Amino acid sequence: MRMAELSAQSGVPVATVKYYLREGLLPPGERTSPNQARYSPAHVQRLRLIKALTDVGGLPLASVGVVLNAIDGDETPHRTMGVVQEELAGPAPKVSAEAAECASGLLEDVVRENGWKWHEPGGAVMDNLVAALATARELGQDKLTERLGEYARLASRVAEVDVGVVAGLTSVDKIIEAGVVATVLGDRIFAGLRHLAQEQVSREVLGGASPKR
Amino acid sequence: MRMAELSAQSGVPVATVKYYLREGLLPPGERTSPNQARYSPAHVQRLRLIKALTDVGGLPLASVGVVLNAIDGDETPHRTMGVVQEELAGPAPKVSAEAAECASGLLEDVVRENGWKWHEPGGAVMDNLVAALATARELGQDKLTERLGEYARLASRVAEVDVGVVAGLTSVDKIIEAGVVATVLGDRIFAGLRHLAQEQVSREVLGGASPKR
DNA sequence: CCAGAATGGATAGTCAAGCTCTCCGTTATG
DNA sequence: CATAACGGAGAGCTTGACTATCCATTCTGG
Repeated sequence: MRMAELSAQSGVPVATVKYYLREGLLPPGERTSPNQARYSPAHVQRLRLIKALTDVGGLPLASVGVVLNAIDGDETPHRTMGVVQEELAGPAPKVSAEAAECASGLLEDVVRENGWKWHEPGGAVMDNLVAALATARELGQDKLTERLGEYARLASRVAEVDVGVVAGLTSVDKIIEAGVVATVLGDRIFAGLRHLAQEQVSREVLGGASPKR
Repeated sequence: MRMAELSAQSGVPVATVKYYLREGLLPPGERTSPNQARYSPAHVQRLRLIKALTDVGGLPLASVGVVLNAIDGDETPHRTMGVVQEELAGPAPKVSAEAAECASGLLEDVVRENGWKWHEPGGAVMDNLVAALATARELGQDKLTERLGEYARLASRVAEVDVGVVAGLTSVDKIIEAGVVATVLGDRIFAGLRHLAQEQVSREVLGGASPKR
């Protein structure tokens, strides 16, 4: 297929497809003559993936590029997923050293209790988590950090379900793609479900609570 | 205190504090003379909250403004939390009508099973969830949507813990603030924990899996 | 076969968000 | 009273993600 159809099938405007080509997010089509190219269904799929990562996952295009390179690279699935997690987490906001220290301690306990591997700070996932916990304390919400253990237990359970999503796939490529999608969309889906559930319990617990004034 | 100290205590540059004042995110200080003002610890707290919502929660400043207005407004806590959820979800990406229809059906079952309240599409929370599910199907990842029920059960459990975080607070203001922080930071914290747990199971399940080539 | 539409490629322009910088007249302070 | 800080307002800057315009080539329908 050519540009117009690629655009139509993926729902991405022609000008934007050209932009993605320039940025190296979409591999060039196969040349049919010095200045004409032909695109494959794989290009359509790739565009759909880019849309999912940006629109639903909220990733900046630069991160999408890194993720796509990781997918196309020849690392192990485990390492590839690591890259995806780093990009999804993004750069961590910086917090005061003391608050980070304290949050780090809390986190270490939880990690040990669950038998997870302890990562020295430096990874984006870890740093973001520490920053979020430190921020909660700075705002005086210690209740939130006190429940960390309970959240961690449930996170373990969620991760077990996540494994079920990729388990049973045979090709390494399939596993990686499924893993990426599950990681990126999974966060959004779970957050949405949590919000629906919160709405429910919020109505039960403080549904009729009076306004302030 | 005056500008310089407000800036120092909150960690927000003076120019940025002025900008927030202009944008109405920060209420003006108390006038001491026609063109001098005095700020209170409440201003410091407010700035910290703004930082948390933008840096950790990833909210655009416009949404922060809406959330702050909701906090200051005199609606019930339940309604206020609804506003926060809407802003946190943000505008939903648009997906094809058929995919949305299908995702909506899946979601309806899950909502009924859990005894949640069904919201007609139109709310940002619902629309985002539908869009994420629809996107998963468009990418050919049906496994993810098949597990929706399991995720929903766990989301319920998480929401129950969330209630524990705000339960026991007496003042309505405290409940609202805690609710906002728990909603915004809670998503980030849980996502981080989930990633750590995924890392763990990923290592167990496909830790030694071979690269593609 | 040829007129007109489409293609690929490159460059420049646009738009919003979120600051950041510079002035300026006023006010506090050692 | 000299000088530093303040508040307020406007313009300017940077990044990200497109979008628009050209242009020389290539495809396509009558």
